[in-house]
Amino acid sequence: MELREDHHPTPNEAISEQCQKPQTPRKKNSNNNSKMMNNKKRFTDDQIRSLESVFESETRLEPRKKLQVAKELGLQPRQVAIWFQNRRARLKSKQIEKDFMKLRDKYDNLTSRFESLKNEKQCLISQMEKLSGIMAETDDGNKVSKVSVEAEAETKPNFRQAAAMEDDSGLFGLEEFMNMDEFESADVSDHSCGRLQWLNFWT
DNA sequence: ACATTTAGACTTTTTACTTCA
DNA sequence: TCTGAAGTAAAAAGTCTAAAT
Repeated sequence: MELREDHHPTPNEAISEQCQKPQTPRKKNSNNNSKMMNNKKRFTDDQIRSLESVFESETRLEPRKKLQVAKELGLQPRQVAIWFQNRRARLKSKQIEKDFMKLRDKYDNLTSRFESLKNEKQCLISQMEKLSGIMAETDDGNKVSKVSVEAEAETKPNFRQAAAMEDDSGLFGLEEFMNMDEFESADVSDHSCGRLQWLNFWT
């Protein structure tokens, strides 16, 4: 609960508000409430416009302002108070709905981006395997450099492991969603560290 | 005529504050 | 002076239902 903004009503103020309650307050689930409910009238457009305008500048009314607004609009202060309570509740639920939509869109975007990157990765793996094959054929055995042997030994199993892990992984869950930051911060264009570091990121 | 939605009014619960022993 | 229980009021949360769509 939020802090009181300003003021504590005097006992007289509190009593006066109590006195403005309808004479026969409806009990919950009471069947004998038709008389009270018959008095339920929608506010006029002008009243709503004025209330909205006040609400736009302040979502909570201090008692003095409440009395002033009530007088101006020909409503009971209690009606104004209730209208503000309901308006705050509606604002809150709208906000929750908006926040939910935003998060859902973000999630959907990231999911589709992840899928396309996954496809791209698969293409790169195929290309790498082809290239490795070509390199193995062109090397006549004696001229195999130490580097290429190490590279092949290091990359090939990792590619396969990665592909296998992915096949098993199933749904794209929250953990993957969270780990995407790690991917996003990886500098793909940095070739100075060699391709292995980049490729190993995936495995 | 009926179903659904909206909005005004209510009750209950929670919270912040005051008073007093 | 400090402290905790009791009392109080306002707001939030939840609900009901007349009126509008």
